[in-house]
Amino acid sequence: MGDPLYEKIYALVRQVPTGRVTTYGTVAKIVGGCTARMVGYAMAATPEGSAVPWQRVINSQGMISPRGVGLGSLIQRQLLEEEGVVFDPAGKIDLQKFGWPEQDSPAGPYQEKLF
DNA sequence: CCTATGACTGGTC
DNA sequence: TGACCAGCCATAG
Repeated sequence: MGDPLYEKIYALVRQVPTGRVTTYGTVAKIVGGCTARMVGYAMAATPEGSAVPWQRVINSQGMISPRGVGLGSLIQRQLLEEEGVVFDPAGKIDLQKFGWPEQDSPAGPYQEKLF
């Protein structure tokens, strides 16, 4: 917790509303001064006990990055589905719809999930 | 200090 | 559509 950069990344991820997802590149761009790789590393370094919804951070392809081995990706997918995120048959997320920050104000059913 | 590696990205083949 | 390469920077050994 000595790096403001990490704190900024975590703070930003925490601001991602339920039912929404963002990409590493987006986070890196908003935070500034860091790259997507750094964000990914920061997420990897995020302990489970933290209040950071790391599962809402995915890659630019709208897919869950395979975490080496293990069921981590499956858990991530389950968490997102529980939040209302819809996965394509290919296991991809429609960033046009669930991407954050949203480019539009669809006022969809996810807004009810806020709070 | 140097090398290897990784939850990424974009472009090329 | 899928595989490969180079750039990116922090962390670990």
